[in-house]
Parts: sequence; C-alpha cells; structure tokens
Amino acid sequence: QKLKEEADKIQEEFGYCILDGHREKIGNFKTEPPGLFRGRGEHPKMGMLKRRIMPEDVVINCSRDSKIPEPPAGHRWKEVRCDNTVTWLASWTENIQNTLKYIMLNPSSKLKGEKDWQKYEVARRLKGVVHQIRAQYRADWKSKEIKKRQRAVALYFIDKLALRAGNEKEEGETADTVGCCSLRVEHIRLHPELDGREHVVEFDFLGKDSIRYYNKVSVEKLVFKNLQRFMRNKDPGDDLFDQLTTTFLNKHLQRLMDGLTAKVFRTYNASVTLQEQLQALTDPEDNVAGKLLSYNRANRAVAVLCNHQRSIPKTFARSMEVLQEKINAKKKQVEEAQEELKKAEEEFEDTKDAKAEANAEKKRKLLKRLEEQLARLNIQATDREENKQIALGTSKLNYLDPRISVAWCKKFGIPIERIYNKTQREKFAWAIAMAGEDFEF
DNA sequence: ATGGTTACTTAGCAGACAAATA
DNA sequence: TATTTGTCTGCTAAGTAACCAT
Repeated sequence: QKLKEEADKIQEEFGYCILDGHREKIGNFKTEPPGLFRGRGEHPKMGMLKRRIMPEDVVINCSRDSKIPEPPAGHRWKEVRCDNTVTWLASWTENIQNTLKYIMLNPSSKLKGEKDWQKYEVARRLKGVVHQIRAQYRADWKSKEIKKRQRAVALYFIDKLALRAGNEKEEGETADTVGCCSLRVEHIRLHPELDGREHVVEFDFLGKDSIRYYNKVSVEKLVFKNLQRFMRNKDPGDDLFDQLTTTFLNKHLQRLMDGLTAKVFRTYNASVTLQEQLQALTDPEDNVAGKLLSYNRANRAVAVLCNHQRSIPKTFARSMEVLQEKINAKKKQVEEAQEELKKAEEEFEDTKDAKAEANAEKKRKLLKRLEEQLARLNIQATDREENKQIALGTSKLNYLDPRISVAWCKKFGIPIERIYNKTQREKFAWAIAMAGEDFEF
C-alpha cells in the first residue's frame, strides 16, 4: 500500500501535461532503465548493455511560455526546444541501435484520439476506390515493365493477405525479418498443384517481432506466372521483388488516393472483415454469451488474417482440463435434474394435487437453469480452445474501427463494457460518443 | 536512387492486479 | 482468509513512412 501511494504520487507529479490548456495523461513518462538488451528472435545485438539515461541525454520539448521542467540537482538537460509541429514531450537517443525514443501522450488523449479517427477515415475512403485499384493492379500483372509487374503482384499480396509493406533494413543491425517488398526467393515455394488446388504459393518467413508467417494460398494464374518469372535465375537469398521498394510502392499509392500507403490496406481489410463477420455470425436470437462468442470469432478472423499470434499460455493445458472437469460435473447435475423432473411429473400425474404441481414446476426451472449454465461453459471452452494461439488484442487496439463494435453493441443490446475494458473505453471515447447503431464502415 | 534522420504506430510478453474459488 | 486463475497494464522493441541532403 505504501509503495502504491508513492507510485501514485509520482504519477500525479510527472504523469500529466497541459496541451492546449487541457490536462492530458502521458503514456510513458519514465525513461527506460539500464539493462541487458534482448531484442526479439535472433537479434545480433542481444546481450549488449543498454546504458542508463542521464538528464544530459534528454531533450525537453515544451512551449515557450510554459514552466520548463527543472533537471535533477547538479544536472542539465541536453536541450530545451519549443517545437509545436511534433507531439513528443521529451526524447533521448538509445545506445543499442542509435535510434530516438520519445515521451508521448496516452492513447486516451484528444491528440491521439483524433489521429486514430483520421486513420480510420483514410481506410474508409479506400473503400470507395479499392475496386478500381484492384482492377488496376490486375491489369498491371500484364505490364511490359517488370517493375510495374512486381509492384502489382506485391500490392495483390498486401491487399489479399494483409502483409506488411516490408521496408529494407540494415543487415546485421536487426533480426532477419521481412515484409512483402523485402521477401526473398527462399521465403516462397510454388506448387502448380497442391491438395487439389491450382497455383498454390507456400509462404514461410519471419515477420515483425520474428513471428512466423506460414500460409498456403491459391493465387490467380497470372500472379503465379509472374512469380515464376521473378524467381528465374535467382539464388534463394535474392530479393523476390528486386526492382521494388516501399517508397516506389507508396508513391504509386499516393497517386491513386490521397493519404494512401501500404499499411492502410491492413486497416481497411481488418475493419471490413470484422464488419462482414459480425454480420454473418451474429444471431439476434442468441443470448449475450452467444453473441459475445460470435464477436470473438469475428475478431479472431481478423487476427488470423493479420497473423497476430501469441505463444500458448504456459497454463493452457491445465486450465482446459479444469474447465472440462467443470463441464462434466455440470452434465451430471443436468442428468440428475432431468430424472428428478421426471419423477416430479409422474407424481403430479398420479396425485393431481397442487403441491406436486408446484414441485414439478420448481424442478423444471432448476433444469433450465442448469442447462443454461452448461451451455455457457461449453461456449467458454470452445472460445478458449479456438483462441489458444491467437492474440486478439492487437487488432482490437490498432486495426478495427471501434465504431463498428460500438454500433454492433447498440444494435444487439450488448453493454459496451463486455467488449472494451476501462482503458479501451478511454482510448475509444471518440467512437463511443460518435457511432450510432447504424454506423457503417 | 540512396542513405540518414525523424516521428509516429504497431507488437508481444511478463508481471501486477483483481476476481473467483477452495 | 488463502490460493488459484484470469485480465489488464506497463514496457519497450520493431515496424511504417515521411523528409532531407547528396
């Protein structure tokens, strides 16, 4: 309790800033402590020492007329600047990769909320032109220029499979991971026929955070032919799209729609998928638990699309066993209740007295309650099993237009708290205030 | 085109915390 | 009340993508 009080005091003193006259919560208001760098996957710099950050490393960014924070006694800041074109409050350079780190606002802030809203509005604008863009890249599969063909095939992957753009990275500085434009020949295998499907591309590569992407996809014949061509006379370690960069791709996208970049396709396809799946899976007759299962399944379809994985929780098998035991016990209770009901009904048949009738009615209600409890447990088990290797949080927080979920809740009378916890409701306050039940992405 | 710099979003995980259960 | 289980939060790495100089 004492520690908590101290932490609260620190939060109160350093955890907020004033932006445009409003008190806003800061996201990360502490510098990162020193320690051994791990990194994700096979990181070449793992084990290096991350230095302690001193006031002399820190740049403060605040308005000219504000109370400039005092450095700790005996120290001074690296710099104090007043740049209102950026959103960060303080920054320092980290010594492992020599990159900048920032102190920024919490997602609940007005600034971040408006930015988030904008992001989804760009994705919604894509909805209007995506058919034309698809027609265009399909036509470009036949272009005379190899570079255009590579761009068109890459864009097809980004659109259909929700791959990341894949910026080039400096070799030896980070783990060897790739995205779409940085795919190498060794990351795909072509099967003219596989398991009864034609033109199958087998993807196997490490993406962001060294998470494995493994997928077998049946693609259009022209895409397949183009891929064969791109791979001809190349070594496994060569770039698949050797003529293509993310800059070139994004310049092209910018011409097709204002604000369009490769990552917008992920946001767009994620949100569209959620909306479609909610439409397809929600049964208005279902109870709340059933509807929530449908929501989770829709969310899960998105997480699968975006390849948001997690390691299977250490306690997964055990917790599944416990749940199964619970289900078995409940089943037994249901059976017993069935028999007791039968007995009570027979008793009433014989006697026809009011007391026996009341008793039968009581047994009927008990049975119904137990059956509902059993159904809920079964739903829980299904949900947990289907979810063991899938992380729902990332898509929920970063890819799904929250207005879709808000509208769904309103339409089916689900309390918003069942979908978003307190922090999430704060982050999505703009959407909760904005969206009615007929919102359409 | 290329490389360097900067600012911002997206990502999974461990441990803290809270709720459920024994 | 003690212990177990499930959820949430903080942390910070790892991406995307813009801009600028050459």
